[in-house]
This record gives sequence, structure tokens and C-alpha cells, in this order.
Amino acid sequence: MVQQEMRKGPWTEQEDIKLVSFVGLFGDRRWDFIAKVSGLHRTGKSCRLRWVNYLHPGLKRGKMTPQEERLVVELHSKWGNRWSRIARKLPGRTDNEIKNYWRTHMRKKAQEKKRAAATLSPSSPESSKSSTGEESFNDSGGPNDMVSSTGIQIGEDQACEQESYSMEDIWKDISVSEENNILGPVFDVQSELGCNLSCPLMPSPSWDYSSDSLWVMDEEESKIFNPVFPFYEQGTPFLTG
DNA sequence: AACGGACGCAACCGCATAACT
DNA sequence: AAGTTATGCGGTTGCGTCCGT
Repeated sequence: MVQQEMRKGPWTEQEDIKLVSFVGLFGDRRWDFIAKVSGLHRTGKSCRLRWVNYLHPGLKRGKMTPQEERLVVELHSKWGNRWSRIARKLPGRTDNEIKNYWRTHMRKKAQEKKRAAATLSPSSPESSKSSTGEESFNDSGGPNDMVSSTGIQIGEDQACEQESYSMEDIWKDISVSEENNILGPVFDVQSELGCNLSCPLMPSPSWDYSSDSLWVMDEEESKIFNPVFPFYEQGTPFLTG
């Protein structure tokens, strides 16, 4: 058997269009099937990823808001690197996005903090975090059974035990600059944040907090969505190719 | 204006787990 | 119950862009 060569790398606009229309037809499951019948020479895995991280109509794009930042920090301190789980609490944000965000922004924060600590007290225990000078932001878990400072009861099951550096400390850094942004209860997050920045056609209720699935597209949505991109017309940066 | 490093993000990979037969 | 396949997740990498020198 000659296996069809699978495409890799960045998606083209044509591929995006094709994928979206086939997801509209068959739903956002059965990715191998979609990959096959669509004629995209992509793996099902790749199709799913593209959909979840980029093409899904409910995606919010652009900078994290201070509220979102805060929530990410809170939840990460509770759950550690459970990105998908954290993402479920942040409508419109993907695990990938949050993961990337954490790696970049939090590293920066941690480094800043480290630097500040070093100037204040050269022999600060802070310097024992990592022999390489890199904070271990990669694998941090947080204090367990934490009731967040925002009044959010986050805990629901196992928390990650390990704590590589104090999220509280980092958060203090953040809150210093964003002192006045008080986040409401976590379940207000939807109204608090909204999710229609880049997708005005998608009503907020498309977020499904109760289900484990990432974002479920209901019938209404698929009707709107299929087979062309309504949002594409909005001049949103959805398709960059 | 050119260059190099840092940053941000999309995408891939490997593994784990759920679902199905 | 065991084997197989599909899906989900977390870690990592590659590349384009931005910014300072």
C-alpha cells in the first residue's frame, strides 16, 4: 500500500475553508473520517487541532485580559499544568493558548521577580528555584484546597501537590500593576469576559461549562456556520493561513 | 538600514485514556 | 476481558515578527 503523503506545517486558507465546511457537515468528532473524506492530506489529529485552536467559532482572540490573567494564575496554582482544564474555565481560550501564555508571560514575570528579589537580597532563597536560572514555570502545581483570593472556590478534586515556586508571589506582582481589577465569581466569567470579540455571531451560551467536551457546536451554530465562514466576512483575523 | 536576540504563536509529537468491537 | 482505534492532553519545536543595538 502506498500511503498518501500527509501534509504538515501551516494550514492554508483553502484547507481551513475545507475543514470548516466538513466539520459543519459531520460535526467536530470523527476526525480521521473528516480528514479522509475532506481530501485534506492531513491527519485527523492535525484537523482536530486546527479546529480547536484556530477555526472554532467561539474562539476569542487577542490579548488576555487582566481578568483572564488572574484566572489563569488562580487555576494554575490550583491545578498545575492542566491546561485543558484551565481552558474550560476561560471561554474562548484554548489550552494551547493558555499554555503558550503561561510559558511566555509567566516566565517573564518570574524572571522579573527574581531579578527584583536579587537586588533586594542577593542571597534570597528565590535563587534556589533553578540552577539554570530558569524558573520552573513549566511544571508548577500550586497550593491545594485553595479558596482563591477572588473568593472563587476552585477546588473540586485532586490538586497537584508539587509547588515549584510560589504562585502567590507571582500573583502579587501582577496585582500590584492591576490592583483594581477585581474578578467576579468564576461562573460569572462568561458575562465578565464575553466571548464574542472575534465572533459576533456566536452567542455566549455556546460555552458548555458542564460538559467535558471543549466546545460543543449546537445545531443552530452549525447552521450558521456551514458551509461558509460568516465570520470571515467580518474582517476578523481568523484566517491567516 | 542591517543584524541578532527575544517573543509569541501555530503546529507537531508522544503518551494516556476513552470508546468501541 | 482483551485488543484496537479514536480522541484528548501536555510538552516541545519551528518560524515569523518585533524591538533594541
